Amino acid sequence: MARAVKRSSDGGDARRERWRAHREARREEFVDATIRALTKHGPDVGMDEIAAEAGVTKPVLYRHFADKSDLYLAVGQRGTDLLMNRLKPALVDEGTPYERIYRAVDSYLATIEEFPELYHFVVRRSFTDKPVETDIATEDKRIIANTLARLLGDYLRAFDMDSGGAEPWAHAAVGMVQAAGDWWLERQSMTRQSLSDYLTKIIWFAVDGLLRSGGIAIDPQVPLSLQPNPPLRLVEPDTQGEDGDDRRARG
Amino acid sequence: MARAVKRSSDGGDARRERWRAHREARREEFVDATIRALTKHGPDVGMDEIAAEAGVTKPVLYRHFADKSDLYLAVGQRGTDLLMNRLKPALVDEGTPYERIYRAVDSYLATIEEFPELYHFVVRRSFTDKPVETDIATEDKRIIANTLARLLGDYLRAFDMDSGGAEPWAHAAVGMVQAAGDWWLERQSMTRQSLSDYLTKIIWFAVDGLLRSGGIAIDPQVPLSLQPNPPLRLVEPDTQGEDGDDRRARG
DNA sequence: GAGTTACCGTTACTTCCGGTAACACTAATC
DNA sequence: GATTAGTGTTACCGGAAGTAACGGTAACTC
Repeated sequence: MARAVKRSSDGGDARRERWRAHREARREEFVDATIRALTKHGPDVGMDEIAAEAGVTKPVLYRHFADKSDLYLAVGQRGTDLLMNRLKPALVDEGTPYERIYRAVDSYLATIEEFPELYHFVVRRSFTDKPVETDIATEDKRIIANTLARLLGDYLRAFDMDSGGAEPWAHAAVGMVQAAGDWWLERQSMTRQSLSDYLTKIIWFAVDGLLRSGGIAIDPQVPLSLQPNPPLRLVEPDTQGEDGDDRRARG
Repeated sequence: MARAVKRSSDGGDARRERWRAHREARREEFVDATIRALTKHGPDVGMDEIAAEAGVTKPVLYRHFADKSDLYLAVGQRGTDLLMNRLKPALVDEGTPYERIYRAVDSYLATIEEFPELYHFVVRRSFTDKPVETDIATEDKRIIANTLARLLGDYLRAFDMDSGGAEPWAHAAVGMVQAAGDWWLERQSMTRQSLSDYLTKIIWFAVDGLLRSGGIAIDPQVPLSLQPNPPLRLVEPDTQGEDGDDRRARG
């Protein structure tokens, strides 16, 4: 694949960009169809059914996705984007500690409430024969937990406390919210607000206890002034290179 | 085929019991073979390979397990038993609140540390084509969380507090430990004891905060005298009947 | 307008694997 | 010897993932 382009000065690859954008759009279109097929036929959809839902036949699907897991990953990525776009402002925006925790928790719950099929598809890994190693939900949790760990670690260090507990703490918090959300989504025996409140309290208690054990006491109702540096970001620093294309239409 | 049994008074079905025990033993033998095959061939083992590992061919396997998910469930059950047998004493035995939390958390972590392949098999649901609806890990978490919810709810009610938060709290706690354990198992960057300590602290802070917000303050280093009634048990009240065999060796 | 590129789309196939049918043998009980 | 409840085999079925091979079309270059 190395430099197979004929390099016809610069006119030749004018198409390239167009095609690339087209492929991208087509993939998204298939992801949409997959989600539709998923809600229609349940989690055991076959590739034929997905293709039919998209109005094409199987080989077309396979031109855009290497195999079923690839499609699965793309569907998961859709969910990830959805969630991250909501979680990010909740975490980075200013406010009192209590508010920030609440916003984060509640925006998560709101997201899974709004897209329950997508959520279930991602967490129960129904579908996909082989992959295993690339699990969307685990990966997402890892990303969010890392972000939280940095956030909390910065605060702990700012208070001259041992920051070693930040990482397990972050993973614990993420797992906690996920598990509680899963339970809540299944049998909605309380309002979302109540659950968000409970979870926020629990998280706050844990943070507060951690700080108190280091001799620090802060007021959950007073905004913290500490600015994490460098600024917080949710995405992994993997797909860096040149990503000037992070502007995308969002319906 | 109705009433093909000759009902030879009562001597006839003396065999029955023997066969039943035999079948039971055979199933366990196959579960062992599955676990061996699993660690040998990775999570994508085929039924042929499992059968070969057990020294037989496929149809024999299918005499004892309805399908692949059935086998999967049996393997999962093995893990569940293992875990529950360790968790139960940790939860029911006496001690200070801190001790009890610590024991429960640490015995969980010890278990997954000792059987990492089994753990991974159960949580990443690699394997199994269709089932989905019967997920071991989720079920286990539900059972443990229900037990915890009852435990905490009893305490809350004993203190005349609102016990509505017990259930989400319990699911949150379970998810927390599981997520932290998962993270720890993957990259063991701290000792088990450290993690158990951190988690115990977090859980205790959450409990303490919950109680304090209700005006109650208890000392984590002083045993609680409240005896849950009826006595705590971890298993679901499904396979009841006659279970006189709850006396079991504990290594 | 011929050639090239990079898609669109189809039908018909292969492969793999979970699961089954059919058949033969053995040990215990009555 | 009949019956029951197992042991085990080889050879097959069926469904779904994935592929081969074929033909069509729009855009751009020369």
